[in-house]
Amino acid sequence: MKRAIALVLKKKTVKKNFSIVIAGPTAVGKTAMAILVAQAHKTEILSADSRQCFRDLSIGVARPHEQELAAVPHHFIASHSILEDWNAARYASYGMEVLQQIFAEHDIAVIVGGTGLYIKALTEGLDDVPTVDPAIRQSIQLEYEQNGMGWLQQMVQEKDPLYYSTGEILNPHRLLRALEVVLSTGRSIRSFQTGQVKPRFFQTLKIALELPRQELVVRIDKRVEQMMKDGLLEEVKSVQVELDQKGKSWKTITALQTVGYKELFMYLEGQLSLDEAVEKIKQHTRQYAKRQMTWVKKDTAFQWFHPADGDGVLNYIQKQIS
RNA sequence: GGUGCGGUAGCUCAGUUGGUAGAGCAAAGGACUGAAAAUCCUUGUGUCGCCGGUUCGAUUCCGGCCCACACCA
Repeated sequence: MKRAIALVLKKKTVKKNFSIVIAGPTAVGKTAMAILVAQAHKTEILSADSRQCFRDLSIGVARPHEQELAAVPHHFIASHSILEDWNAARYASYGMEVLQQIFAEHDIAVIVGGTGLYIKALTEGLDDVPTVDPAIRQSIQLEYEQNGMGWLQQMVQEKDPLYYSTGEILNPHRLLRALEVVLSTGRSIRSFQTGQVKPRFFQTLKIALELPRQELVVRIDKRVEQMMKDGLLEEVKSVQVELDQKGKSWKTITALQTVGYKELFMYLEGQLSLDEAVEKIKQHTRQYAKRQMTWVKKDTAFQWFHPADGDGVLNYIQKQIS
């Protein structure tokens, strides 16, 4: 008897703190799907996109349009300056706070974005590595710029032989990180890397969107053309003006190492013709989409849908939360 | 019409003092723990422009032809 009552109650109760992740390659249609899902559940969206969070980047990062942003409350969209240093760890803690806020008023939250590492950091956590002294980081960066890879490799070999023998010694980003960690903590970065999944106060349901490759390529090409018509070049120029005023170069700003921006900066510097730059943007977007697919394909928790199959997605979510 | 330079991987080119060839980019696949739209890894058979000659053997030397570019007429 008690059991029967419990079952009835369970049917009526919707799960609490349930996050729905929507991922997939760029230009597949994530934004529209996220809005559909968020509206169906009268909730809010947390973006998991490492570039849409910047105020100065709009057209080139395919920021959702004004109407879309007005339709559903969005977080981590146009919320930060390109001069701020963002990274996956910072995103994870920022995102946790946002989710706490959303879950205070809603049972469900929608997380949408194409940055695989950000999604992973948010839903599974990163290993705890002590904060690196910014001065150490800066001096390493400077020395690397002056002395190059040979120096970097030699330093890592000397200071962190464990990483040197097990890590990617041709990958400057990884070497830089290994070196900054060992110089600030005295310990190998390997000693902090447990790879354990962190407990979270919410559950996660993963949805991936996919289109046949040819269709995606066509969509990417069209979208790049549209971005140019919408004034991407003007957007890049105005970023340039702002940087000039501050005496900074796009080359040193992480947020501007972005497809659609770096190619046009190169055009402005005379390294590419405009046509070449646009071709490169298309090409690099295709490559980016492929890398995103690699990330999503690897995570078998994702359930795959066609971007036009809104009903399928809503039904799937309904089944999972009730 | 003449002279010069060239025709090698989808593109840009390197190379073979004659033993059938290799880089970058592209493409395909993969990795990814504080730069992640970043960064890195793996994968290279292509009538070496065409036809002949010399040679055991030619993409490499010789001759002819075709094509492209530049200059001269």
